[in-house]
Order: sequence, then C-alpha cells, then structure tokens
Amino acid sequence: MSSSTHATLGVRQAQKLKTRQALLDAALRLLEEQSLSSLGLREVTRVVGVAPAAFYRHFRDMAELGVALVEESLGSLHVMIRAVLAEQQEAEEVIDRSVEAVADHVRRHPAHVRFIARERHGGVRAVREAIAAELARFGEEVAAALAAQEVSQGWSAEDVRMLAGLYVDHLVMTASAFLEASPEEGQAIADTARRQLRLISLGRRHWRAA
Amino acid sequence: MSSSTHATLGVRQAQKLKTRQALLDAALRLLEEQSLSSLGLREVTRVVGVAPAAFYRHFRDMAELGVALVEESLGSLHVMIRAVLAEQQEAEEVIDRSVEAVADHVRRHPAHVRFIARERHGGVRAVREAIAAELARFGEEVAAALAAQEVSQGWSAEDVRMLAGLYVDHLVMTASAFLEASPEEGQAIADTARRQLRLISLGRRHWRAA
DNA sequence: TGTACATCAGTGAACGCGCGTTCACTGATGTAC
DNA sequence: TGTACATCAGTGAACGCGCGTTCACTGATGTAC
Repeated sequence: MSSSTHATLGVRQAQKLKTRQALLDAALRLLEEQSLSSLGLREVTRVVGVAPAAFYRHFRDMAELGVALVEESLGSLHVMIRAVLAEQQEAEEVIDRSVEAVADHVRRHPAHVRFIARERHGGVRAVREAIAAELARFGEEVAAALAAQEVSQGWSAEDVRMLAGLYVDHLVMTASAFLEASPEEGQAIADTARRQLRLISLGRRHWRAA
Repeated sequence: MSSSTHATLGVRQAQKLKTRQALLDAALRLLEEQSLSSLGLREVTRVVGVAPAAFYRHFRDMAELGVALVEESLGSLHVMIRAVLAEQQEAEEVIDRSVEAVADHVRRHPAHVRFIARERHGGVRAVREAIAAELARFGEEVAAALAAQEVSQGWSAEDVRMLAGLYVDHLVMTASAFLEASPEEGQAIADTARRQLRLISLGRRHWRAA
C-alpha cells in the first residue's frame, strides 16, 4: 500500500520517477560542496549514470531542478514545524522541544538544510523566490499558531506576524549554525538558541505591558 | 593629503592598486546577478578591459578575490556599527537609530550587502570562513558595548554574548530584507525591525527578573 | 642631469577541456482491436 | 491471448563556445652610479 503510487503508475512512469529522483539526489549531494549557479547538468547526469540529454526529459534547466529541490527540502521542514506547533505545552517545554527538533532535523537532513541556507540568498532568482514564498508560508502558519495562544490576547495581527518572523528567522539561523558545527559545538549552539528563545519569550510576555 | 597613500607609492604601484580595485569593483558588480563560485576570471577581466592573464598579478584565483571583497564589504559595515554603538542614548532612540543606519547602509552599499548575504553560506569555503570570522568579531564588539550598559548588570558573559549574537543575526537578516524590497516595502521592513528590536529589548530588561 | 640596467604590470597567442544543447535513433512499455 | 502500431525515456555522437592557465614578450617605471 505504501508503494501504491508506483504500482498504479505503470512500469514506464515509475522508472521515470526513479530517474528524476536520482537526479535530485545527485544534485543535492553535489550541492554540499558548491552552489546551484555553478552546478552543471553534465555533473549531475554523470553521477546518476545517464546520458546528459536525458536530463531534459525531467527538467528544462538546473534552475527548474533547484525549484524542485526547494519543495523537497522545505516539505520535510514543514512537517517538523507543524509537529512542534501542534503540541500544547508550557513555554519552557516548547522551547526545549523546538531546539531539539531543529537539531534532529539538521542531523537527519543536513543536505536539505545546507541547500536552503545556501540558496536562500543565492544566485538563481527562481530558487530564491521559491524559498522566500515557502518561508513566508511558514511565517503565516507560525503566526496563526501564536495568535491562538493566550499570551497573544490584545495583540494586533501585525505584531503577531512580526513575532512569527522573528521565530522563523531564528529557526533558519539556528539550523545553519548546527550545520557548520561539530557535535561538541552543537551543545553550545543549542544552549544559546534556547536562551535566545527564552529572552524572546520574556519580551513577548511583557509586550504592551511595559 | 587624502591621496597621500598613492602619492608615496610611486606611479607603478599606484597603477597596480588601481587595476586591483577595478577588478574588485567589476567582480562586485557581476556578483549582483550570480554567485562567486560561478563567476569567471575572464568575465571580470573583460569588464575591466585587461587581458585575462593580468588577473594573476593580483589574485591567485577567484576565492582570493572573494576574501578581499569580504574585507572591503564588512569594513564599511564595521564603521557603521561602531558609530551606532558609540552613541549613548535612550533604548528607544538606539533602536530607531540602528534601523535607520542599516537602511542607509544598504542604500549606500547594496552590492556589498548582497555579496555578504549571498556568500555567507555560499559555495566557497575560504570566503564563508572569512565572513564568519568577521561577523564573530562584530559579535564580540557588540557584546563589549552591551556589557558596559547598566541593564547588563548581573549578566553572565555568556548571556551577553548570546544577546549580541541575536542582534548581529537580526542585523544581517534586516539588511538582506531591505535589499530585496522596493522603497515602499522598505517602510514596512523598517517598522517590523524596530518592533522586533523593541521586543528583544523588553526581554532583555526582564531577563532573570522573571 | 644623464645613462645603463633591472623590475614587473600587463599582453596576446596558444592549449586542452568540459560545458549546454541538438538530433536522429532505439527498444522497452503501453494501447487498440 | 496475440498482433500491430504508437509512445517516449534514455542514447550517443556531434557542434560550437568560453573557460582557466602557460608562456615568452614588451615597454614604462624604478634604481644605481
């Protein structure tokens, strides 16, 4: 049942999807050491083991492959964020849980995280825009969750959005900090991230009460 | 007196410096539309109007030119940060002044800001490391300034550093937000940035008093 | 001040190489009857 | 079930092009006397 998608697709389409995924995987791997605007189509097909021309059966160019990678990369992050937001807990617990979830996500999908950090301001417009649009959606989602909390009573929608933005930016910064850190440094980064979130949480509780 | 550096250098060295600067300027201009790892040496020399081989009289490769650009780009930012830190004012004024200074800096040096945002997590290790080292120095400087303020009495050195890190990250995020925004959007970004800093400032005043 | 030699920033031609893209093709899979 | 034809993912050869790097060079600038 879990492979029903492929089962109903027929051999030909299933094989096509497999090649497409292999291209995405190979590109993601190669992107750990370079940026999208310098990644060549031939490099990718060489790793996969298909002819260069086969690339065009799946993507118009590397920018289009990059946009597909954005969806893949932020899809998994999206799942993680929703899981954390869904839990209803004490502020302190939410902070610990969030930092843990980010660390875990980076451990599990380092290449995805690196890709997003690298291409968020990278040289390929279509990819930058896809990332910006997706992160804006995260912001809206976080804002909706924050608005539903008691602490946000009396907050303007705009203030909630500014706080959500602060959280999303902090999330991305923390994730990319974990990425470049050794396991020992990871502890220090987690610690700093928790304290930063605690300070923001404090500011939140005293907002407009100051 | 302002051109004494060149005057004492002799015609030959002065001319060499001029070409070097022309290479840096051309590279910075080309980097608005692509990333360092895809920028070619021939592209740069073509814009400057010198032979490709002349490049090697100034830099070993594009990575070395990139590191030189980091120094140039963060040098001007450094001046701006020090100016803001030097002013002793009310919290509210410091916030307004900071956001204004960042907006102004982006207006004046958009290519420098774009370069730093793009290559901070870009595909060239030496450049990433140069940026990280320079931003860490900013962090130390901000931490020292924060530690000297009344509000920080009783704060541990590590807590001051974590707050400084939050400010530096926020600075970079805000600068790159300004960069991608139209003038009208710029107002909204400035407004959001001010409120975020106000919230952080609130959290700071209630730290360990909660 | 003038002369003879040294330095060296920039030249221009040459090289081998990998790139993106095109094209007619092949042969396994899919479809109609 | 079997047959005849259509589809189309992947092939492999070919192309023109711009790349980074090398090299011996040139001629203006610098230096020693």
